Amino acid sequence: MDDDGSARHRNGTNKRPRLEDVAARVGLSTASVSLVLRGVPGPSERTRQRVLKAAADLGYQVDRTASLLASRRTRLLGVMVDIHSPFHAELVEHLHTAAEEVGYDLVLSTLTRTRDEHTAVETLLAFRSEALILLGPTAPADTLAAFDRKAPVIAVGRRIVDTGLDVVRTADDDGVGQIVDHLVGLGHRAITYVDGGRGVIATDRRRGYRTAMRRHGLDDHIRVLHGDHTESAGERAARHVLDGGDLPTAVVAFNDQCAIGVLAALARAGVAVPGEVSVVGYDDDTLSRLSCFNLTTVSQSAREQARYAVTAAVERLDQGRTEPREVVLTPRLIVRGTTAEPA
Amino acid sequence: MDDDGSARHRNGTNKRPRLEDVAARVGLSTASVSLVLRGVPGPSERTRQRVLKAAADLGYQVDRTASLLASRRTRLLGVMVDIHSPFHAELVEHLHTAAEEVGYDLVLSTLTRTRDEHTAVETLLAFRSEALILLGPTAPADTLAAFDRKAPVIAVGRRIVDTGLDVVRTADDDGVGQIVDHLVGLGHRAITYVDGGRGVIATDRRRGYRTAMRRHGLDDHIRVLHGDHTESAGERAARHVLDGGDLPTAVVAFNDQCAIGVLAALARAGVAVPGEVSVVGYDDDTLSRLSCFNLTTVSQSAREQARYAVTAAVERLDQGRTEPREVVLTPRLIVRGTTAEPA
DNA sequence: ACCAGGACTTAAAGCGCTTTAAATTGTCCT
DNA sequence: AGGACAATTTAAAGCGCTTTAAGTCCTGGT
Repeated sequence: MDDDGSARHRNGTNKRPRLEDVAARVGLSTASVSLVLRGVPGPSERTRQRVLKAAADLGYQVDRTASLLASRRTRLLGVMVDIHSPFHAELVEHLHTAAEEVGYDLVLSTLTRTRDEHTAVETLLAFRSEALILLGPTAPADTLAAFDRKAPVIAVGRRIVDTGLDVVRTADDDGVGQIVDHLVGLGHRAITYVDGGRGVIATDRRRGYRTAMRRHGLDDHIRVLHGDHTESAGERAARHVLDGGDLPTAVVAFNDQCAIGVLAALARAGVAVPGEVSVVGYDDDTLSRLSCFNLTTVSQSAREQARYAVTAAVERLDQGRTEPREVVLTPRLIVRGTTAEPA
Repeated sequence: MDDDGSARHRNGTNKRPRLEDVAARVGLSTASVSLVLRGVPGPSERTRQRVLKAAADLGYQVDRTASLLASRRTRLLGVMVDIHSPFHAELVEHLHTAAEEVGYDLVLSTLTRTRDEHTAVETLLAFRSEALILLGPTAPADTLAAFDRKAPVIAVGRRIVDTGLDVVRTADDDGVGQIVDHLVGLGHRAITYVDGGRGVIATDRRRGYRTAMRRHGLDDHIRVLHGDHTESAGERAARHVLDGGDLPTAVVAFNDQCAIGVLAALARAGVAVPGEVSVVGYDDDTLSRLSCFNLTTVSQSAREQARYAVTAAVERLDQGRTEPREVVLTPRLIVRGTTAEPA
């Protein structure tokens, strides 16, 4: 602590210790110190100890910008997230641990109302991300392909075909299929679906519903209500059904938010769930876990998707893979309290 | 693995273009190109145009790591966030726009189960953040003070005294006070509070409740139930009250999650809200806005907090302020559907 | 005593950009 | 034509670290 304690941070004048300072303190070259600090074999045990002590004493901390510049590699994975999405939050958490395990670091860039995907990706590239992990990208396929030209793109959570980029996602149609199977298994036949709009994901889930219904010979019961990903869409759909008078025995919603809207409308109308009508969502949102909803839903295994995304990046970066790969995981039905045998 | 062209990334394009490549293309020095690209006055209009064109043609993109290293300044604000918090998400959004306006960039570091505040801050510093904006830090005051020695720390959302660092927060006691005022105004007297545990924030809110009750001469009605920030704590507290038999006419919960637990328990017990009991939360969580809850709550004005945080950072960085500053904003009561006159 | 060979260390050349002093060019007077 | 001065442009010195070829020191064997 020979440094003046009051040498407070100020503008650029801050003198955080450099490699050179540590080197000077132990009378070695910066090269040796660098080696020790990165755990590269070579330096003797004695040197190692002295350097580590000196570094600790000085409160030395590596300057990433400098080391990234110096090493050809940055070992940085750029992640684009929608910071408002709880699901993305979960993915990021797992991405962090997965990346750490293989010696990579994450740099996050978030989407906001005023920051579109393009801006976010630019930022990621400016930090020299070696690969781009895009969570739920909505940009058109050729835009993504353009990004991929700058750094390998791994798209997570969305089906994208024929662009030569890596995709990690769950099989949405299969997920909805599992829901239908579960309901049919309980004895339901009149199973109505509340749609999720125009996106790729919504299309897959809708198809999953239709296919499963037909597989069970329930073609006549197929009924898709207009909707989207919001709670109010769920409410509207439910009211529509209630007004119509012919209540199905089960309602499958595009996602949990929408399902909660359905629940709210049914509750208001005095319809018992799951007594009279069973309700199922999708996403295993934190919402669905709230004990007041306790919603049966489908989980997208964030953990696994994250691991596969990191693996894909590493394969491209370290193993020279150039063939695009699509990983499609099987979602998992989570049975909670909103489904039961029909009355 | 050879590190040249082909292994780089498919599409054969060699390395990403450098400043030098742009310079070569227009027959100028890298210095001029740098000047143009950063919009520094000096270069002639003709030069400017040619450089911009060349840069565009080459798809040139500045390498942040290099420019940060070269310029003494990084103009980077490090932000520590809990990626699971919707409130933080909102803050980040506003931080982004506020920072952009003053020419700063954000680097995010997130807290996860395996990444504590220390790690997060280290990362931020390794990227050479010039200031640290910590959202809802929970580390002890002296740890934060230690961080502050490396770069100015702006703590957001938590009261911290005597550490010489900047704080931006809302007055939690005032917020709860507003709730009590609102309820008393409606005619409530038996107002019970569900506590939020041991944190600084919980302490402030509890105090706000007590003070406001006394101010209204309701000392005898002060009743604080044990609880924390979770839904289940709310449920437990509500059940406790229900079992006790003497229902208050209003329940104020530490936060929205907790309030929702209260709502759930009351609903299960067949108690009408707000008919028999009014319920209020805190945070203006997305949850509280769900139409099925439509919870009266208190908003913490994320936008303003974000702006003040950035301003504080800029003052320290660009205007040499060294005196710590505490900004305390007044929270805003948001009256929704869970409060009404007592029966 | 001498040298091969292993164990450590280090000098020095960058990484891609910013920055500043200095050089160049051009303009306009006298 | 010569020179002052402004407008442009550039050479060159870093920023703090990594990397690798080239040392320097020891061993022990002969």
